[in-house]
Amino acid sequence: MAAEDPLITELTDLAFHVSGRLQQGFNAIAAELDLTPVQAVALVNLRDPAPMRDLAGVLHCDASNVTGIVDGLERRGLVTREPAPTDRRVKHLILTDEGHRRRNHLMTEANTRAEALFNLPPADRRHLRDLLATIVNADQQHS
Amino acid sequence: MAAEDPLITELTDLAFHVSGRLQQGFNAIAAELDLTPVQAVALVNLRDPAPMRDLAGVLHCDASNVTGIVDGLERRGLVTREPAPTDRRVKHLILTDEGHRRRNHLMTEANTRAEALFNLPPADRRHLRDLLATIVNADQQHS
DNA sequence: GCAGATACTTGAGAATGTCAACTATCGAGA
DNA sequence: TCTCGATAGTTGACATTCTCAAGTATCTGC
Repeated sequence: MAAEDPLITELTDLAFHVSGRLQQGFNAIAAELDLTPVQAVALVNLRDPAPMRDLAGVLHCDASNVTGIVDGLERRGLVTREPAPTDRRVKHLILTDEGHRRRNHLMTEANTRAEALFNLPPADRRHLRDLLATIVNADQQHS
Repeated sequence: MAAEDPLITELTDLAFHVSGRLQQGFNAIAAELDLTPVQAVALVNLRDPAPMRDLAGVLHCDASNVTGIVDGLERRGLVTREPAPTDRRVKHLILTDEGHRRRNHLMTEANTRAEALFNLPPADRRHLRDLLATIVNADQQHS
């Protein structure tokens, strides 16, 4: 069993720190908009007329979980469920005007916070992107 | 309100992808060892004779939460609570032999998986570390 | 038209987290 | 010394997020 590589440990800690800070910022914006974290994630990842099942796919969770999340968004008047004309089992999720507003607010605010966090010279930002993309692409090959 | 910077969005997505994969691997190892994810995090972040309050600090959570987590670890025979001699309010957490074993297993397995994920030439690994460290250090200055 | 697959909902229950209230103990100052 | 405010830990109530199993409605292929 190989001794632990301190560089790997360091990279792991740094990766968690960065993503933790991003998440923390996102959750704070969500709370300002009277959304639970998961509701906010769902709102951002919603493509306008899309079946609930698609959202379950994006969120990597069970369909029954999506029912509850969408209940919350519907209760707040941000989305509506519309039966799909082509398949009556399917319900399409449609953003209301207020839903679009909060979604835009969430995305622009999250972008502002992320920009402050990734506070590097443009060349370093691109280099960081390339290094992370290499890792992610190799990882997706494997899966 | 500035239009969104696609590079920032990309960096955000990549950071979540990497940390998500790390977490997923860690949780899988925890499950093999009959530990919930949070119990495993607690086990790894335990410094051997330390008050429960310290663990709450490391985990960034309420003290009442730590009570339940430690209950689980104690039930599994991995830690014991020992009253601190200097301050009878305090209980020190002590790892049992089995606690040490699972802790080591967790850390080495997590390191192995992380090493496979951060599959880059050594120079790139160090460069990635430096870029992330710059971000994290600047962030900690601000807080 | 029937059998099996699919979309969504419901209900039970686990894991994680917060907050408020309580007990026990500590430390500092009148 | 005694008392008051702070601190460590626990408990109980509750919110959030998640999974699984079961049920309903609908679709598709034979």
